[in-house]
Amino acid sequence: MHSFENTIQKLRSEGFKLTPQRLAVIKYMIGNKSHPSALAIHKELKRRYPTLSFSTVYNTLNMLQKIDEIRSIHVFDDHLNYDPNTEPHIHFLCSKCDMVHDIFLEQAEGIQVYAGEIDGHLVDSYELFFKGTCKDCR
Amino acid sequence: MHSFENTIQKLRSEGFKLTPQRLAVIKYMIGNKSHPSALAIHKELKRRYPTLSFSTVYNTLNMLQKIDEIRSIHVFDDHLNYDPNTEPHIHFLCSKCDMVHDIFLEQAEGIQVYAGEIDGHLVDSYELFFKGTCKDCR
DNA sequence: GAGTTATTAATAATAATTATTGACTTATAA
DNA sequence: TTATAAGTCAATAATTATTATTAATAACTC
Repeated sequence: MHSFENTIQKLRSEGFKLTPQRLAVIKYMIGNKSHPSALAIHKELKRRYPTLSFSTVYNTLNMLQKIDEIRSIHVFDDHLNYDPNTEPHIHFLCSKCDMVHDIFLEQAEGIQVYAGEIDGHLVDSYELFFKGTCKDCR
Repeated sequence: MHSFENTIQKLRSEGFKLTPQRLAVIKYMIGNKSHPSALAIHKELKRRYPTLSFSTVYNTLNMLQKIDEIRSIHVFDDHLNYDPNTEPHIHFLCSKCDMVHDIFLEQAEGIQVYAGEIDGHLVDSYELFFKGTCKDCR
C-alpha cells in the first residue's frame, strides 16, 4: 500500500467498487505502523461509521491482501494482525509493551537473509520475527 | 524434547503426573519431524487411546510448552503446529506439498541472524520462516 | 492399599473468522 | 433521468480452533 491514489487506482483496475467503508479501511491502514488487528480497526472506524460490520472489515482486509496492498502477520496465537508495508522487513514484538516494531534491513546489522535458494529449496518469500524487550522498555 | 528419559525426568521434577495420555503424546512428539497440529496428534493417538479427548491433547501440549520441551509454530492461518525441536532453527513451508522442512543454520548458506541486539532492541528469540517450493517438488 | 490431589473425558464456552442473505448502492446504458 | 444489473453492505448465523468447567478417575505418597 504505497499511497492512497495508488491503491485506489489498483482497486478500480481490478473492478472493485470504491465504497466509503473500503476507503475508510484504506485510509486507516496507509502508513499505519501499529500493525492493528481486525478488532482494532473495527473499533476505531466504528466511531465514524457506527453501522460498520466486522464482515466488511474482514472482507476489505482480505481484498487488500489479494491485491497485495497489505499483508497479515502472526504476532499472537489467537488472531491476525495487518501490515500495510508489503516490502520485506523484520518484525520485533516487545514482550513488555506488546508493541510490534518494524525493522528494515538497513538498520539490521548482523542480519543477512539470502532469499534465493536454501538447502535445495526454492524461496519465494520469508518472514523474520523477533521477540524481546524493545528499546523504549529496556 | 531431547530424549524420552530427559522429558520424563523434567515432568517428575516439576510435579506433573505421568499419565498414559501424556506419555503417548510425548512419545509421539519425540523426534517427530512432521510438525503436527493438535488435530493430527489427536487423530493418530486416538487409535491407541479411543477415549482420548482434545482437551487432553491441548493440555499436554501446553504443559510441554511451559517446560520448554516443545514449541508452537504458526505455519497456517487457522491453527497451530507443534515442533519438538526447541533449538533455534529455520522452517520452510512448501506451497506445493504443504510440508514443513527444518533447516539448520549449518545448512543455511547466506543466512545469518545475530540475535543479541537489533536496532536498539534486546532480542530473546527469533523465528525465521520461509515459503516456496521444496527440493522434492521442484 | 488408603488418602490426597492432579488429571481425564465429556461437555460447554469462547472467540476469531467466514458464509449467507436480503436490502441497498452504484455504475452504466437506454 | 430512469432502468437495470451487478456488487456491496449490515445483520446474522455458521464454522472452527482453542480453552474452561466439572464430576469421575487414576497416579503418587505414605
